Amino acid sequence: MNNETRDLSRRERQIMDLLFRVGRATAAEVMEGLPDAPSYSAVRALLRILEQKGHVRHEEEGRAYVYLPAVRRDAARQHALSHLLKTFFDNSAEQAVAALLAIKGEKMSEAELDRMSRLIDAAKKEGR
Amino acid sequence: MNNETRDLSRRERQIMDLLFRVGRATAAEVMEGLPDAPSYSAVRALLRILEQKGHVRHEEEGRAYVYLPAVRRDAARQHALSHLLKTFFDNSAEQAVAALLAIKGEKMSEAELDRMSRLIDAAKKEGR
DNA sequence: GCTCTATTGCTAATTTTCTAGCATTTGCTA
DNA sequence: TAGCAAATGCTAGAAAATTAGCAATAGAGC
Repeated sequence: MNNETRDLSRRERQIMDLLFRVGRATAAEVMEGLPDAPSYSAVRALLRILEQKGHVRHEEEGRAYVYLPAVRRDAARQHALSHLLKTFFDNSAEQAVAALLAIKGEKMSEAELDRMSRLIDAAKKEGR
Repeated sequence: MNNETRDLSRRERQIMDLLFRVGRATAAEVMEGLPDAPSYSAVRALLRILEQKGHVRHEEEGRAYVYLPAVRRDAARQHALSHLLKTFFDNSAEQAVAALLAIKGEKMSEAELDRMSRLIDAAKKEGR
């Protein structure tokens, strides 16, 4: 199984992103969530291809297939985050946090910021 | 100009990632950096397409073209980070920091962690 | 039970992407 | 100067991606 997102085509990537975001979806739900959505049968054909490639699996609920990523979300998120750091942040976590705070900082509660501080403190203790 | 990365094809995305990572590159350098690299002329054709689409621009250095992203890196990084948060972290900065520390925390210096703490403290003050 | 809608599997056509070759030019080195 | 290598612009064809239609079936509602 090849999990490399760099090998995904345009539509494949859109679909994987959507599945990671919502967790699981029927073909109809995938179709509704796609930008410039093609037909229902086009979406199903793409899902079938993604399943053949091993990126997606399906479960049956009633007569409908519900599709979900083949890889667990937490593994995928770590992989995506690593790739982002490498591509845009010279592998620097500090730079990423700075960017994160620039985007979200104003909108975060003090409790949330405290929790983040505590995460960092915990990392300090482990690093010792 | 459409900057949406979700509209990029497989190879286009590989090239944009590479350009964001290294900042600027000749066609030969792009070719060397691509997985399963095609020929030099194939890479140039792709760069030309990316330029026509407005994702890339070139400057002339001597007789060679040096290609760079059309959008500034800090704008691109914020956009990519927002997309990552939405796709994998339910838009939660706290979750993203937790994942970041899980990946990088052990390898970070205490000074680095301190600087991150200070960034968060500064965000607290601004939020008040 | 019947009708309708939503589903599946499959396929082929169309469109887009990807690739490399050619002709020409340019710069460098011997 | 000549030769070579590296560059450009351009093009066409191969490969891959995308799309939608069809036949058949299953489930829901009346």
